[in-house]
Amino acid sequence: MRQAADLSCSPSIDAQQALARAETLCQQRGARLTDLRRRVLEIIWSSATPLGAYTILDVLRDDGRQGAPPTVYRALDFLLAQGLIHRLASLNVFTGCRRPGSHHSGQFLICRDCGRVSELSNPVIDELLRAETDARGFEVLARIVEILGRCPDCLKEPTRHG
Amino acid sequence: MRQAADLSCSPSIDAQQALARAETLCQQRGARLTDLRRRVLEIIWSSATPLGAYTILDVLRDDGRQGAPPTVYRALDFLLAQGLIHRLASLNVFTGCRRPGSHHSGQFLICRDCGRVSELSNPVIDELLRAETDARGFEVLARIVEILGRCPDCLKEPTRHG
DNA sequence: ATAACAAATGTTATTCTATAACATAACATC
DNA sequence: GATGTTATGTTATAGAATAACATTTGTTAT
Ligand SMILES: [Zn+2]
Ligand SMILES: [Zn+2]
Ligand SMILES: [Zn+2]
Ligand SMILES: [Zn+2]
Repeated sequence: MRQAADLSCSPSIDAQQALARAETLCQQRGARLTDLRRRVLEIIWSSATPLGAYTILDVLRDDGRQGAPPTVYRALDFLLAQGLIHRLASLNVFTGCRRPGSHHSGQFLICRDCGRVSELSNPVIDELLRAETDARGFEVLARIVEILGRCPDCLKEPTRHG
Repeated sequence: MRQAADLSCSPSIDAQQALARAETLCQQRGARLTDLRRRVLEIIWSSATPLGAYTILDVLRDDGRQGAPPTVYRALDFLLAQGLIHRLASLNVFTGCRRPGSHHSGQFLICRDCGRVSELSNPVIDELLRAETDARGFEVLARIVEILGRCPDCLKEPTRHG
């Protein structure tokens, strides 16, 4: 059984802002934020935790829309290319970018217990990684920084995993 | 077709050292480095680039050994638990740890062109990530730092990917 | 308008990655 | 050697991603 995503009926304030922001950015770039792509972005933002591609697909089907895996993966590819979402490689899930507009790799704190994700943007970390790669003559194309652990909220509760 | 791993007939010097090191560590810990587990570790070290689980399975079958996915995944789980290998989440592959003995998450430079991987161990990066998580009251369980790009050797050659 | 072209989506099938569940074998301890 | 534990064998399935091709939609030029 797939994860039960916490999908509210209407997008949160953040989601509305993110969608508006996406509209603006795509318009500026001449990129087409189609109905499908916008809806996928909305689904992602409507969830408190990152979603897998097949969970998104389930929601699209609940919408009454036709669809198969390529449908959602193509939309995700577009959103990734536009820097509107990030993919978390350690979980195979997708989350909305809190700082779209400037393409970046992102740094993520992922809570093992509640699944929520915080996106960091620590330039010192970027700088340090750059120094390390520069010293080795390594050309960077993408950076993946994902930290798995337990968030402050979940630390307050009795541990669920030993 | 699966990737053609560069598997030499005999393990390289590094592989021999790694296997000897693994023997010692497991003996000290009372962990059982069985034939299967040792062979999987050897297969991983015998490749110039990280291997996927199913590539390892193919080699096991070439050995004449019976096996199915759980066979190799269980061996990989053991080797991961012992800190003898790392999993690269961005590629779903496994690579030998260059510094076993001290369990760590590792930091990796992955070449897009030749597939080879360098394992860093920059304590400043660890320290910086710790400071960031401490400031947020986030308890760290695992860190994933993977940098995708092009290694110095491949930069010398004409680019293959534009 | 409409023909021609490009971009986006629909559709079917397949590949790759990983685990669940249960059976058997090997190993250790008493 | 009986018992309990650990490791492996085996079958089936779940989960993630892409290939290949058809159709639709949008854009541009005539
Ligand atoms: Zn971001
Ligand atoms: Zn939490
Ligand atoms: Zn290591
Ligand atoms: Zn290279």
